[in-house]
Amino acid sequence: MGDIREPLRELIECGLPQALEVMGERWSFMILRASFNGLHHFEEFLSELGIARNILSNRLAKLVEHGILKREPCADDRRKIEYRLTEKGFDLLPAMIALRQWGQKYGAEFVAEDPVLVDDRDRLPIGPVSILAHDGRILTHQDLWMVRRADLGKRTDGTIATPSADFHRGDVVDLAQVKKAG
Amino acid sequence: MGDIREPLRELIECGLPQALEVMGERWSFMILRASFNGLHHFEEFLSELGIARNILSNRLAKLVEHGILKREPCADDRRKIEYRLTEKGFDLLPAMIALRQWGQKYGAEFVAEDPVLVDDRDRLPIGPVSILAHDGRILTHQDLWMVRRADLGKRTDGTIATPSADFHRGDVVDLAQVKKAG
DNA sequence: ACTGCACGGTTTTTATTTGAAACCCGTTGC
DNA sequence: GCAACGGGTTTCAAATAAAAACCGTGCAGT
Repeated sequence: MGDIREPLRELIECGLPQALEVMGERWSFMILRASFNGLHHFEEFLSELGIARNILSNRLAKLVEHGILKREPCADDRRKIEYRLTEKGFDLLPAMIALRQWGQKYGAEFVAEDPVLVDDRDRLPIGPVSILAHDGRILTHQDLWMVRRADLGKRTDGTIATPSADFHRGDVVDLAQVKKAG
Repeated sequence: MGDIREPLRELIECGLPQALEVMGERWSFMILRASFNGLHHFEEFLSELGIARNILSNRLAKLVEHGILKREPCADDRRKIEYRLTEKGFDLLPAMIALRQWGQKYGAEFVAEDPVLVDDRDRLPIGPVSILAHDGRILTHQDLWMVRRADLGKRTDGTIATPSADFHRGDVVDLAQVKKAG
């Protein structure tokens, strides 16, 4: 105790490091995607992903440990183990699809995108994963700010006209530099 | 040519691997987040993130190389370099926030979440990053399917009542096992 | 009951990545 | 001119990933 480094205290309080603890490791997202796509068995992941045996073993264990997959022996063939997504695992879908869409948008070569993600209802491709306001409006990075909890809802009529000018870290953080830069 | 492994051909065509090539590396997302939060200089990242010097150098170079950050010497002080997000970089926001929100939701301890992301307009916290249908409805994993490009829009009235029963990979991929499993 | 093979691992060895610390070199402020 | 700063590179040790061989159940066929 007491040896925790000062510089980290801030960034650690945001959910990202927690998420990356599991999903930041190599292969985690690929395993997740395979799982979303209907693969459930060790040997399936192995041959589909081209991952090393020991690493796959390790990752599956870690994903199970973190409650993203659940591991249960197959009823009909007790050699087989079924790895299935939990609700917590399914909750990673927006993150995974957002990443996928970004990769598609900027992928160097033409990304075939043959199996297309569609809305079950009309079988039409889904739209982009979006950041929504509390009332459902789609937000861009230009609409986003970070404020202290205490300042939630404060419209600050004109008084803090250029908050980024006198901002210092931990106070009001300028997330939309673009407003100034272009 | 010709030595590309068969098992990979499918999964590689989906944008995720492209995205992970850069963002899958350790620290990339944390650097991105710091960048979103208004840090622009080497030494700032260094002290805020607690990353090793050489790794930071390497990651920044890679992020610049991939067009996520742009690197430009500071006008007023030519020792300083400014790293700033490009449009491509900003486009990673949904992925990053989705990850962040997931980490927050399932974070072991109480995640302080003190600087809160808000909508600039009313200064109220943003909602969850969401998967939208083409018409704007919010979709859950239960609403999602993967179909071949050729089958887009086909409603398949009743004929493919249980597509997951006779699906084989590369054909119609069952993304919503949950429809059966629970 | 015996044989052979599928499944899901572990172990061992080797290559690659990461991290810590020291060094470098063009500014800059004094 | 000189110390300190900003943004690196180099060097070496430790951790992680990959490749390959091995292992222990459990089924299936005979």
